[in-house]
Amino acid sequence: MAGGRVYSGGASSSSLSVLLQNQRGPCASEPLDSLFLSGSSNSSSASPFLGSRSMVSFEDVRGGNGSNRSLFHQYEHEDNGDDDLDEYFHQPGKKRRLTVDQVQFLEKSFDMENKLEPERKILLAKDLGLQPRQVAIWFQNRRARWKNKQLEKDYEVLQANYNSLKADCESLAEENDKLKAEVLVLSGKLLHKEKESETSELSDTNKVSQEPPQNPTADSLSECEVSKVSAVASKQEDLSSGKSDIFDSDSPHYTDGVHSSILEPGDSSYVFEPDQSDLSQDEEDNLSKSLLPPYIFP
DNA sequence: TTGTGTTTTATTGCCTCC
DNA sequence: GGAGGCAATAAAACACAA
Repeated sequence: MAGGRVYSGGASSSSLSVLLQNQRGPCASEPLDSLFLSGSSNSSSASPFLGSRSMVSFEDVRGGNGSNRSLFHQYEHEDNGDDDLDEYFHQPGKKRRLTVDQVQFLEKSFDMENKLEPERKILLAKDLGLQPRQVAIWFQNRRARWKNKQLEKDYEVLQANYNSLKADCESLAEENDKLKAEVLVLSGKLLHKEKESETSELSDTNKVSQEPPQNPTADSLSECEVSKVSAVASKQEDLSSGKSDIFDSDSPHYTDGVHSSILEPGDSSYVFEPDQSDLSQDEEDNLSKSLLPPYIFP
């Protein structure tokens, strides 16, 4: 139905006359600000309906500095301005842009309340010399623009959060690599010591074995170290085998020390005990037995 | 001047609410 | 069922570089 619309409203000659009479001096550089004060003396703003706080008279808006030569202004300054204006506003099938002042007026009204009650719509339309439907359409489009802006802001916030999480994740991966290397070194040491003790045992059995039994690892890693290595190894294996839920958005429960370090302290699942394995002793034992070489737990 | 991208005004169709 | 809101879209108006 494009083009079928007839702008019967437009800016009437009478309203334009009022507009011209309301030309103000340069001091009114912010002409709209005063219009939304409760003490506004214009007639329309005294309307008793609910939305009147954001309803002001467009007549007062015309007090601007004239720097924005809108179409309104252009037509105003012509000798036969009213005729041309009527002609302009009544061109069927032609879209006409709202004047700067009209838009400012609508913007102020929108800032006050972005929803448009019927009474407010009528009064706005009357004051602006527009069709009520035009005012409604303007508010509708304005709400759409506002929503887009909000979406952009939300997107920026989400992106910042994502970047922060990504940085956390990368540092954790780095730490993970270091721990893996450490496990390798310690495992190698264990293996070496174990072999040493085995060879010494073999040589001892060849001799007379009447002496009391010695702890084979007395001068090597302590039992505590062994259990630490096994726990770390099992955790490493757990992470590298795809059990990690860092990237698993469907897994909301982060209960191990590594994962919970990126959670908010206020989170109920925020548990961080660096000196304790997050696994139960049974799980730890099972994992360690299954993942570590048999010589650790003969 | 013209081609092109952006913004603004307006329409259409669908949905929800009373 | 009608009114109003919203998303998608069309199209006019505008801005601007080449």
